[in-house]
Amino acid sequence: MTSETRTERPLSLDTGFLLARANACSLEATHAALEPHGLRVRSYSVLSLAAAEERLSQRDIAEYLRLDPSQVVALVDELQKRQLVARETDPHDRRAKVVVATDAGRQLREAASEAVHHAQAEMLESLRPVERELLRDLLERLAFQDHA
Amino acid sequence: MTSETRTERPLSLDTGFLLARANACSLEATHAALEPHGLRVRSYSVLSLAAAEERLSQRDIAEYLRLDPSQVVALVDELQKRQLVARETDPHDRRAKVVVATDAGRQLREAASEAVHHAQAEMLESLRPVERELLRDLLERLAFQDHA
DNA sequence: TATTGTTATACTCTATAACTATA
DNA sequence: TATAGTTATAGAGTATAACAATA
Repeated sequence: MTSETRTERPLSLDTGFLLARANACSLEATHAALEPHGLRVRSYSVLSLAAAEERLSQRDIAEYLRLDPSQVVALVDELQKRQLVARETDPHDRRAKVVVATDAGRQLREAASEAVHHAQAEMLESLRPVERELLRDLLERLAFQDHA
Repeated sequence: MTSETRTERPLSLDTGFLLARANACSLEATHAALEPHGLRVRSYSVLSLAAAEERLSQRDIAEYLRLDPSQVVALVDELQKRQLVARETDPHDRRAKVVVATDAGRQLREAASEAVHHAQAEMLESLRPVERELLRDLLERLAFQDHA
């Protein structure tokens, strides 16, 4: 056990670093896919949640996307200006505003989603199908941990 | 095959979204771990590469971290001001500047690395050891693809 | 008193173009 | 002419605090 035995731990073995780099690759591809649709990753995410059936409030959306509620305001503002989503006051809690996609919003989201998944399929094509599902499963467990 | 057969594809099944969310969790934990050491994720990454044996130039570092070369300038400036790294002109190409860690830089990197890996072990503790290695392997293949 | 959405502000990160020195 | 580093600048993303309406 000499003093040279210490672990060197290069960045390339660091899961956090790999996560960041893989995410950067993914973001780049996704932004390129969304650009023709006039969306960015964040506005696409908000639009997607607005098009879901759950009738999420801005607070819900903020938590789900790990954004500050004040950031969601600006994103919803922009989508609303483009008539892709609407704000509806929740009758059960009149403080909360449910964000719902309009028909135009749903249509755009559908087309954008197609483009996004095409880009991601390309990014993932070096993995075998089983590995893709495994990766998704592992990431989901990591991304939706309680403690974080 | 009715019109209702279309795939809904919620965000929660989107690998890109999960990658982004998991990365956000990781970044948060890593920043918290680095804060006592006076480093951010990006400066830590640059310092780590400067402490490696490869004698990387700023251009190499930019490519590895997927940063613009101009961003690396600012990061190295700051680390150099704190005497954690030094710029050395590459004798083989006098345009290039190799970034090397000082002794103080190496010491700081070692301590910071300890903190980072502790934080990440915590984040990954819900995965079994085999799954952690599998995740790292999959991410590495994704992060260091040629096409991107 | 606590929470939702909002506004305002400042800070970090990212992207781009132009310049210099070397090749 | 092409590349490494630098500078400057603008835009996107992030974090914080304070406030009004509602619970």
